[in-house]
Amino acid sequence: MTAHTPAPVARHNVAMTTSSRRSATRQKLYEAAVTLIAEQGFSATTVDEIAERAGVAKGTVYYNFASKSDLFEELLRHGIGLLTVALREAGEGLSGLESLDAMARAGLEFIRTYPSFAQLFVAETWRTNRAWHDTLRLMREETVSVVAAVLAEAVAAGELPSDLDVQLTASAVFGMVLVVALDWLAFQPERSLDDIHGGLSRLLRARMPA
Amino acid sequence: MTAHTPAPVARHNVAMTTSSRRSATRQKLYEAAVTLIAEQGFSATTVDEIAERAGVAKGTVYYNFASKSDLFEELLRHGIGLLTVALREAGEGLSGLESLDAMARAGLEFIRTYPSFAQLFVAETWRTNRAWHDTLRLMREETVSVVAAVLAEAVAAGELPSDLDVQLTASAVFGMVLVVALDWLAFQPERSLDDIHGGLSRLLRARMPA
DNA sequence: GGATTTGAACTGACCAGTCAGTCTAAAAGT
DNA sequence: ACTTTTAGACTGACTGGTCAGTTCAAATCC
Repeated sequence: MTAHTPAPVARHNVAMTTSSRRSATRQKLYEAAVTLIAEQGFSATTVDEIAERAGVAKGTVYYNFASKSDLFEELLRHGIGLLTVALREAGEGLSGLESLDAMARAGLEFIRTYPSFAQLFVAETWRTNRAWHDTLRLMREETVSVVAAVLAEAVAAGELPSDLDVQLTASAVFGMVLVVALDWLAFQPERSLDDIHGGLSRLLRARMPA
Repeated sequence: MTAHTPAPVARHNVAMTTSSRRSATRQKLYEAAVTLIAEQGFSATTVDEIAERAGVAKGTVYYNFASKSDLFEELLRHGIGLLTVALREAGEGLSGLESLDAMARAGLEFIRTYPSFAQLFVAETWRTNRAWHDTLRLMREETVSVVAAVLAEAVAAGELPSDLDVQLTASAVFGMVLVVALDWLAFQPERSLDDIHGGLSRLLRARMPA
């Protein structure tokens, strides 16, 4: 079969009009799905609900994605991509602990902007036996490795002890920021980002003894 | 609804947790449910599966628990109870940072012993709109407050700066231990508890600047 | 002999995925 | 111009299957 696109040759491919419509629909579906799944979990969220929230017919979901799981997996990829880019950009140009600090702030900002995504991320990351599990782990490791790289740099610069367990510390920093951010939004949303970042920053800048 | 324990009065107060036969069954159901739900999530786990894994008939599940949700909620209570007790006991008799350190170790031990429970805990804690959500939050706060109490003590003893944000730091410590432990079990299970605890301990003992 | 468990059948709601058909805008035909 | 064709995007009723929860008589345990 294969569409047999009749080669719309024409002037500068106007085809864009159609595909931008499609990507707008996909975006709406991502947004609907991320909040619903964060609230209820993957299995408890029905495709009908997602479609309704997105203001779209059920069939459209299946026109745009192969399956419910596929929608979810692409959503995951999309979100983690945004996070990794944000962290990398935040750390750029700075060095060592300055960079770590900037990344922590970027992490907080990201979670504040996409709280549902963060919820969904914690909920699914350490889960085993799921179809999208490998995807998620790979992307998570990519993210943590951005932190690890900065720590390694700080060690090289003598800002941190040379025998620091970089891997473990990266996990610790990641977990710290994640849980602090989620608790912040869940329990003390009135506090400002600067406030939270200040508190976190002090912990991050602590000197390792010995 | 409300077990209405038929008070098996009998010799030496068996009144506790009804007959031991029944509580053995409940225990088996807890264990079956916790692993299945950790792997698949609550909605994706069927009662038939739980019964089968526990080596029990489906009818037995409903003889012992009012519903699937009820089983889950009691499971949650049971698990968080164990954790809180373990943390409190670990910190007892020690003071300040020593206590914090011991609690971190107890946390690691708990998660190593009940990894499924830990998975399930992270997956559900920041979730909104669930029936058992309030239960879970209350119990989580109880746990974090054990950490906060120790931090406050350390501040009072001058081991930590007096203007430390105790609440935020408690969240941070909690998240650090949680994520480090989960990553440990998921990615480097061959490392020893002492090893992991050593790495974590150094981070916890870091001195706050200023 | 009462408490507990078994096992199997049943129901009714719910839900992922399908499919035949509609709509629209733009390309092709005349 | 203006009609016809094409195809991408979308629709929603429908299907086949799944599962929580019920029921209960018979078996088993203490």
